[in-house]
Amino acid sequence: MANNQFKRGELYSFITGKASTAIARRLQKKFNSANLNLTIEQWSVLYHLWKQDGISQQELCNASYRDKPSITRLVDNLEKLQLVKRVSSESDRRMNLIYLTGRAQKLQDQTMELANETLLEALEGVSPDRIDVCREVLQIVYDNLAG
Amino acid sequence: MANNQFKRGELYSFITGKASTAIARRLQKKFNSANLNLTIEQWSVLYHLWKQDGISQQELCNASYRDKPSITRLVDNLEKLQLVKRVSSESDRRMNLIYLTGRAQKLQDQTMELANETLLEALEGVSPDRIDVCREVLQIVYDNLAG
DNA sequence: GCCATATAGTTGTTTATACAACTATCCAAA
DNA sequence: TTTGGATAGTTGTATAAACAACTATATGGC
Repeated sequence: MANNQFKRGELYSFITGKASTAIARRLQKKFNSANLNLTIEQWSVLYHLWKQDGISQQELCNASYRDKPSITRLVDNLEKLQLVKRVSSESDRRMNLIYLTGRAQKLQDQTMELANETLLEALEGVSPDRIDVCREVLQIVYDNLAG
Repeated sequence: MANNQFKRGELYSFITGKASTAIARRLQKKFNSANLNLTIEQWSVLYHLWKQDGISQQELCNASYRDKPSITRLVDNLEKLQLVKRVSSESDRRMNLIYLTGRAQKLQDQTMELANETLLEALEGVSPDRIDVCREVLQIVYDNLAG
C-alpha cells in the first residue's frame, strides 16, 4: 500500500496541472501581444472547426470535452466576435451547425504558428523520446478517467 | 524547421491539458460524493496551508501560481466556509496571515486520501519509470515558462 | 396520429481566472 | 521628516466552467 502512495509535490503537480496552465498562459500572452483579441478557449473551439467545419454544438462538446452550456457560451462569444455563424440544421432543427467566417479562417495559420512556438519554448531541453513518453502517459491518464 | 513542428493532436493536448483537467474533475467528483462541499481550487489553497500554516496571501500567490485577486477571492470563500481565518500581521500591517481552522485541519487526511486514490486511477497501467519521465518533463515545461 | 422518452441547445447561478485600477502601508533617499 | 516608489491586498469587469432546470424538436412504441 505504501508503494502506491504518491509524494505530496508530485500529487499536487499532476492534479493542478501547473505545466499545461503555464503553456496556456504563455500562448494567451502571445495572442495578446499579436492583438488577436482571442482567448485560448475560443481558439480551442476554432481548432476543431478548422479540422472540420459545420459541425454541431454537441460535436464540439465531445471534441473539446466541455459540457453543453460551456459550448453555448463560447459559441455566443465567437459569434459576437464574428468568427463563427450558427446555422440551424435542415435535417434536424434541434441542431445548430457552426461555420467559420472568413475572419476565422484567416486566423488559423497565425495562431497555429504561435502555438507551435509556445510548445517549442515549453519543451526546450527535452529529448523527443521523453516528449513521447510524456504524451503517451497523459493520453493513458485521459483514457483511464474519460470513461 | 519541419523537425520542430508538432503534430496537431499532440499540440492541442499539451496546450489544453486534457489529462490534468480529467484528474481534477475526477477528484472534484470524489469530493462531491463525500459531501465535502469543497472545490479543487479551494483544496489547492488548503494544501499549501497544511504544509505551512499562517502564511500571507502573497505567499499563497507564489505557491499556487495565482494572481492576487484570485487568492483574495479564494480566501474570501474559504473564510465563508469557516476553513481559514485572516489575521492582520503585527509586524507589517499590509499583510494578512492565513490560518487554518480546526475544521480545515480535519479535512487534510480525508482529502489527501481521495487525491491519492484519484492519481492511482489516473495512472493505472503506467509503469513507475514512465510516470517519473512524465513528471520530470512537466517540471521542465513549468520551469521553462515560469520565468 | 399520440405520447413517452431521448436529444440539442439555452438560461440561471456559483465559483474561478485574468487584467486594470485602486487603497493602505512600508521603506529609503533627500 | 517628508516624499516617492515599492509592496500587500481589494474591487470592478470580462470570460469561462460546472451543475441544475428549462425549451424545443425528434423518434419509436402503441
